[in-house]
Amino acid sequence: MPVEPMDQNRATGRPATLRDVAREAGVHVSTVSRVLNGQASVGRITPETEERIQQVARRLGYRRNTVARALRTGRTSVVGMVIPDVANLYQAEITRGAGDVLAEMGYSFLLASTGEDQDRMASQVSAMLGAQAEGLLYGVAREGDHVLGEIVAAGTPVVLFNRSAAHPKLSQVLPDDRRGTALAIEHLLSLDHRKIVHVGGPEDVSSSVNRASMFTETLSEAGLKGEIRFARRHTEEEGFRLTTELLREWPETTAVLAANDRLALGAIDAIRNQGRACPADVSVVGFNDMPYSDRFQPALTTIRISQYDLGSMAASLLLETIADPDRLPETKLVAPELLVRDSSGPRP
Amino acid sequence: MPVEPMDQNRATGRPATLRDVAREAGVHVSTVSRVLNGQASVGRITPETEERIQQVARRLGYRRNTVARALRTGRTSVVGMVIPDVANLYQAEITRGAGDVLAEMGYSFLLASTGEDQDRMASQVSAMLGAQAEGLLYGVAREGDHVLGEIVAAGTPVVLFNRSAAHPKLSQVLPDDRRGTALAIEHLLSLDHRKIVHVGGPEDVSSSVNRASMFTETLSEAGLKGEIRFARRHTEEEGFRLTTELLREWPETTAVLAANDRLALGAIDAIRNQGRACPADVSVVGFNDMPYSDRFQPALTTIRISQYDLGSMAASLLLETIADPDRLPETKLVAPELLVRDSSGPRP
DNA sequence: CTGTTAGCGCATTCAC
DNA sequence: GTGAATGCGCTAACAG
Repeated sequence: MPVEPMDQNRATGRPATLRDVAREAGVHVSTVSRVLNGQASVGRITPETEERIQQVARRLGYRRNTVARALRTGRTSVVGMVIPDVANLYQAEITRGAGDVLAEMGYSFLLASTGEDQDRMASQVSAMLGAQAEGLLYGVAREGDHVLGEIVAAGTPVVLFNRSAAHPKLSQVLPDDRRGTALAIEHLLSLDHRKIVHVGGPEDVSSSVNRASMFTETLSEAGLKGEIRFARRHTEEEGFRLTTELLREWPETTAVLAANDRLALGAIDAIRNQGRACPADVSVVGFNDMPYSDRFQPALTTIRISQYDLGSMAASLLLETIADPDRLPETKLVAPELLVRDSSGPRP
Repeated sequence: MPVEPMDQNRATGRPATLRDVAREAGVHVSTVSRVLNGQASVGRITPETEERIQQVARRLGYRRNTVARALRTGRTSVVGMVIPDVANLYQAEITRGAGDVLAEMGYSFLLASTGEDQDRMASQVSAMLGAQAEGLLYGVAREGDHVLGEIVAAGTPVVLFNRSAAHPKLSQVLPDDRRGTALAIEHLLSLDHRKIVHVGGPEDVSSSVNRASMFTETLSEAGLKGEIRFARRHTEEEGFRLTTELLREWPETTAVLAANDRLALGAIDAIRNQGRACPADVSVVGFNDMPYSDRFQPALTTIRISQYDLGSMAASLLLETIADPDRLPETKLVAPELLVRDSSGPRP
């Protein structure tokens, strides 16, 4: 008779349940439950019984059915995470940070990467709520977002990350856009640039708005006027298109601040496409320091936001909120850092 | 009295259940269940009753509890996906491909990105099995992998992707390593290179082994002998370290084939670090065409594997296997393509 | 020290 | 055309 572990109940061919273990061990189901949940001491189970149960469980390859447990306890140990695009370097790094914290705390996570498709996002979020996710990490907030309202109405804890929404009751983890933008502009001013333009992100995304308004403010304090164009998406193509337009309209431009690194890459393409050089003729500063931005040609001067930290902070905040739903909402800012590399230089 | 939708049962403050809807609508729970599952016609419910139930459900903000449903039906509509690192460009793109297919088919997915930590991986996989994931996408197979055995023993359908394992009963979606390597070597031979070295990936990963053995075979057919070093991980640092060693030992080397693009980046660093130029003195060919490899300096010549396709094929295969557990296992190869860019050139 | 009981929310078979 | 009854697998309150 084989005594090696096996995951299948021999009679039914299905996974072993508590009842199977109980029957084999000659005890009641609840006794097995207690032992397997480490409550043997609470239930004052004899060491012999405990040992026997453990052995039977191992022999039958028992594995707790967390679906059944969740139905009973109301806790799933699952959270949902919603991002625009896993394949985006910046977001992937955030996901890694969040995933590490969640795994550490015994949580699994459902990932939805929905692009900019609102319907698809709504249905995936709905699936997460239906799956009784204990909380949501929400990285796709936009102005006029209606999905967010649904989450809040469902009473599910949520932490916004990366992008904010005007909702005072929610915790958020965001890049410090104002400070970051100031760092970038100060850098360009110190290089004696006088005509600086901005390639902004989508206008309904909080970071884009914050970076753009700070861009204008900081320049006007220096007595300068900045020009801005807003992209429809955070892509290289959009960066190319807008920079081309800006350089046509203001040929005296010697510096471009982009709202993120992908837009910055497109800006560099556009500069070259017009027969100018970066940074010799036009400097470019990006935002985020996404992976490999030091390896592009030229290496990108950028405002670094620790994406890993952003993700792990958001996850921690969510877990705290789950543990204590009365916790006051909090907004945490991730400090930016200026990284001077090769795409920025003195005014020609 | 408010009639707008709300997700909370007013009495308990908890989400509305079938029972709440049934009570409000003055019908039995099972009737509601039938209507909300589109079985109204099967149960021959009157249109009036159906309409009333639908309205009440909407008014109470009813949302199906998929945990309870899963316990009852045995189907969770969840699959698990295990990858070494979300923040790796190559894997993120695979994840996107898989995620799109899964979302399309109404599945959610639990993501585990576990690094190379076997214990952490084992516990996350165990959590997925406990959560009754209907199937697993497994991208971390290694020689001597013990977690895989556990999955198979649990009877959970699994599709290996990217990395293979010697397990005849499993479906897999893999890059065509042999064909890809042949393409790379043919390219280098056509450029008249005679001394070619290979920076291999970890030796317990199938792709590394396949690429390395094909490297040796193809070269020996041309009457040449290739030299190989195996990395411990797929990182730039390892590429740098091994290339440095290889160039020291065989200074006559004029071409490096790397087992992936990250190793190739490290190789280029090493070449420069020795005062040589790429591709003028030493050519480099990578593998995968990870995002942005066309933007590095120099733009990387590489063997492109469609990562998105690989992910979506794996997901499709998994869903087919879930639908039909008796489906015969199948191995699908993703066709490679040579992309000649700037990191390879004629022998100096 | 352990067993009994009840029920989480849902789908489904059977009954009328 | 609809209701009643059952149980998925588990935990927890209570009983003894």
